[in-house]
Amino acid sequence: MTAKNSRKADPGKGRRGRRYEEAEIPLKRLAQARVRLLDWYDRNARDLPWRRTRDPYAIWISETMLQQTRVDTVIPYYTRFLERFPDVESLADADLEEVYALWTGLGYYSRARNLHGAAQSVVTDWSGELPERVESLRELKGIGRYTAGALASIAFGREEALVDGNVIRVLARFLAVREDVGETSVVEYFWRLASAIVVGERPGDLNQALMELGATICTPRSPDCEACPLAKNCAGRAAGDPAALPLKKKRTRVRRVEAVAAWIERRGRVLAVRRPEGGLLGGLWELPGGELEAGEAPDAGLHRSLAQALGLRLTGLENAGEIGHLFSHRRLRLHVFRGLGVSGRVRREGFAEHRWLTPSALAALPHGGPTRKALALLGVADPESHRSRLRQACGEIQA
DNA sequence: CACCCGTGGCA
DNA sequence: TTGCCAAGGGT
Repeated sequence: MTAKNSRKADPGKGRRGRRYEEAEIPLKRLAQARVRLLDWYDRNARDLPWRRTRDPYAIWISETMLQQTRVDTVIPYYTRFLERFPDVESLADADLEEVYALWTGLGYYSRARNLHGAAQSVVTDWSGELPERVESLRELKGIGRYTAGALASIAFGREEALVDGNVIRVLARFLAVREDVGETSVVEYFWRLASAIVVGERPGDLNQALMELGATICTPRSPDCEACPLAKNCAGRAAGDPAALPLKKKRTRVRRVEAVAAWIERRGRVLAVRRPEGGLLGGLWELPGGELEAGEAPDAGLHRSLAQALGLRLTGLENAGEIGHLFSHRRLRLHVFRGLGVSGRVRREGFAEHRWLTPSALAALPHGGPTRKALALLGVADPESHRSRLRQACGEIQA
């Protein structure tokens, strides 16, 4: 399977079992691109501070700072850092607090902590010299797959691949790879592509050329194809929509929500409330409760929401456990309680309806997944699920 | 694998 | 204003 004939309209649809482990690598096209990339890089590479040195330590600092951080932001931090810590020994000997101080404002502060610890490892385990092999580099704190490849190729001239957002974008467009780059197997395919294209002279420059092109020409929103050395053979451009690549599944950021619900019983009847029409689980019945506010403890949240929505006051509370439920757009954690005593008369606000019901009548009402799970947790039979119970009784394993 | 980690720039 | 994105790594 080539990248060209693998195109399809949407990422992630269909062919779910088909992976890129068997995908072919278009060696000839990569070889052509390789030459053009190096030639372009020789004439267009930006003059960046870390390109003026061959010191692996300095390059290591730059690669660490450049993780998820733009060049323009990094430059002043890089300069200050190397002035204060010109070599690995000075960094290893420093107080972590001082390293943090030089990192302030740059973000991702674990990078500073890991760098400090890794510098000490380099001094003690490697006689103060960074190892050259990616396997050894990756044992150092803060050096992952990308950074190991970057150091091996850029600092040590080894034919090691690297894949970052730029590389994925450039190669996805050049080869018109229309697969969801959010999938692990697709990213692995890009690592194979990157491993193929890096073989040859000047692997470090080749890797930097890929990234430089992605950062300056083949940009995410508006690629400047007129200025691109790969434009002539770019499949994404030929298809007319290079800016649409790489494809990424809309990861509708599932917000995590915590909520509480309570089994409130009075004289043998249990309180059920109906959600307002429209909105999440609109019109369905559930146990009274509500969403927790930020940092709010579950029991406190339950007292608050019952007071607000129903005007009720619980005089006793027993934790029954919690259930999880995944909606398309949010991840719910529901803390379930048993109210041991309740006082007050229902003054309903925020719910469409309420009823005091026998447990079986409550279980028979239409309700959503979270309530179904909560009732199961409480040991209440759910007539709606008798079919699944039958299947379980027949020995079927539920996924 | 999903989530978290910081900040600044951009449309 | 909001969401996306940027030379990722750790858990």
